[in-house]
Amino acid sequence: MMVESASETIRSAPAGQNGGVGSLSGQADGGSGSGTAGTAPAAGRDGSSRDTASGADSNGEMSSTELLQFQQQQALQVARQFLLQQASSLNSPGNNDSKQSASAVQVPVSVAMMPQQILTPQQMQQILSPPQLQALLQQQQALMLQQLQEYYKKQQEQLHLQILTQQQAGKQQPKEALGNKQLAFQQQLLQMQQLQQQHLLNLQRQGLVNLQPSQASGPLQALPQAVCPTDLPQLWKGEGAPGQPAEDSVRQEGLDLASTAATATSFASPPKVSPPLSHHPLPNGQPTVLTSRRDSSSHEETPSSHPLYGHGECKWPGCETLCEDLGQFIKHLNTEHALDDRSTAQCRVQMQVVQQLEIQLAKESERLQAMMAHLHMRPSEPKPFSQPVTVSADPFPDGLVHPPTSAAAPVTPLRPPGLGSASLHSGGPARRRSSDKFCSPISSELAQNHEFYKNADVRPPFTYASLIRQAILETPDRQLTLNEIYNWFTRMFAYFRRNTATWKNAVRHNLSLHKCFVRVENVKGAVWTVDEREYQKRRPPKMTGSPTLVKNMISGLSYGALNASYQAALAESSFPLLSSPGMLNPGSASSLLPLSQDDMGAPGEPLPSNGSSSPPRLSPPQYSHQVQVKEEPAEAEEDRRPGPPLGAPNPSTVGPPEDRDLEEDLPGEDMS
DNA sequence: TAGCCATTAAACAGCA
DNA sequence: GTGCTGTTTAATGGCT
Repeated sequence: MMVESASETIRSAPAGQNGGVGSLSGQADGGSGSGTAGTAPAAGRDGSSRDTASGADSNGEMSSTELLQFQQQQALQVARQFLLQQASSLNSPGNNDSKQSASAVQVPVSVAMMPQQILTPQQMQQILSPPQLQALLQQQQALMLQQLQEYYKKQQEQLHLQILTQQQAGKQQPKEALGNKQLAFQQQLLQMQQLQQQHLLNLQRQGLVNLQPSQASGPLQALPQAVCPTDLPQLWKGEGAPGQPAEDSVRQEGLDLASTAATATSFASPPKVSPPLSHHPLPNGQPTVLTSRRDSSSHEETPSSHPLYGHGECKWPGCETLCEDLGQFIKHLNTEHALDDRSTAQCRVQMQVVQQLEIQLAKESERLQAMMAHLHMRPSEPKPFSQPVTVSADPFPDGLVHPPTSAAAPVTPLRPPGLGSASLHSGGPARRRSSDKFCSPISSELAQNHEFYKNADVRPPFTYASLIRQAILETPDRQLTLNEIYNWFTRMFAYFRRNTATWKNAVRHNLSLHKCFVRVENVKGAVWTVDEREYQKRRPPKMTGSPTLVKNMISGLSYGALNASYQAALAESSFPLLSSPGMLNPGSASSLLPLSQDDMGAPGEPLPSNGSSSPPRLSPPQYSHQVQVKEEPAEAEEDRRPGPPLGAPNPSTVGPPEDRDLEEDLPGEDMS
């Protein structure tokens, strides 16, 4: 049962995941995002069905292997979610990496099986440090592969013994008895077939195999040796009508079965591949075969639930014969799909497929390891924060240890040990927002994955506000026109080269909505600047109303006493000074807030001080330059405190009169 | 459950 | 009239 619950949780993760990636992804991810909410429950049922399936197995040996199978499934599920998260930053249609990142065994089985603390991949990442995660993944990967191999080997041996027994018995027993035995055997074959199918489907869900008819050119085809399951239907059908020998066609495929001949010679389950799968895919991409798995064990009770029988037709690959009921189907199965050369050949093909997939799985796992190492293990690299991407702004005068930079794999270094992972801020689905705030500093992330975002059609895991700010801060004068912001988006992110209407509108919306973005006019016309103070005010929203927390955050910052997440958040906020251990002045954060290095040094800046003449929503003093505000009378002094702390640009000038963000309740006292 | 936040969509107005 | 820019509102979903 715990497996089941874990399964449900894991399977429901996509909703969150989609929420995370999808939230930013919007239309781009709409496909998966829209479906996930609805599919989550179904997926949960799916998981339970598989659970019962194993339990219903009458074969004692099978039940143990079924358990193993379950573990594999669970691991694969977690892996899938995990990889989806990874893929949120890696995935793109044109990106080879994304296709190949879908390896399954990256996820710790043990973690996946955790009974109480059901972990999402993100949570796993948060709990484990990158090295730990890496090690765990490798370990589990090896374990899983080993388990898979052992499992199939076991199955094959078992079937081998049975068929030998049956063949011997068949010589002596009357035909009727033989028929019964054969039926039972066939059902056992089907069970194994189901198990193998499970594996295959898991791989499919990983993205290793794509059964979508429209995507016939799935990743597997890229494999030199892999047998693409999408080709299997043709392969089956290519054999001609049922009953026609398949050996030839199999041989023509050039499949070398020698490696498996020892165990696969005459048995192995008949593959049940693409045809049934493509016919009845579930919303979540899982073929109905998955759900029918439970049926496979109970099809005696429920007539229409034979794994090879669905929707009134035989689902034997390439068959699709209509059968009114299960009885007729069984009859059909025994006559048309009896144990013969053809079925054997089909089994061989399927085994070959599985083998290839396993090989590919290992390969892809290795690739993923490398990718993860690249994305997560960067700390080893000297990370000068004079990042190429970051022109002048937002350098992290580091002293801070920047968290791993994978947007898709936010890491929350510190976490209360006993805390349920799910209860943490970013414990749930990797909402971009979360990663944005608590994990990866955007500039760091961008610097490290600049090329990736540039080329991969992956939505960046940052809020629009963060991106806009980053765009602005990257410019020498820290101001951009709207069009320049657009250009920055498209230049920096392949993702934003499409859906322009959506994200441009969002950009405009964000510019208008957040008062941290100040519109000013200069010679170029209207430009947008960032009011760091305002921006920072909205940064730690979680701490709103908890001045103590804010204080702690600030004071602990860079002293290692505080959650590194906050450090990351602050770093991301480009508080150079705050981020700098040496410069940090606990308790006087506000003094640091508005200024960036360059700004502080800019003498000529006509800080639109003190509101009197200060433009309304303008004035991030630090960025104001010679610009003059174009709109709104300087009416509001707001409720600012009189004394701008520490050289801080006059905060009073910052606020727009109308308060787009309503952050006035911000713990100003603490900040000043 | 309510509130907050981010995103998306849309309507509208001003301007070139 | 068209397109861009900017503002605003509403709906939605995730998170706390």
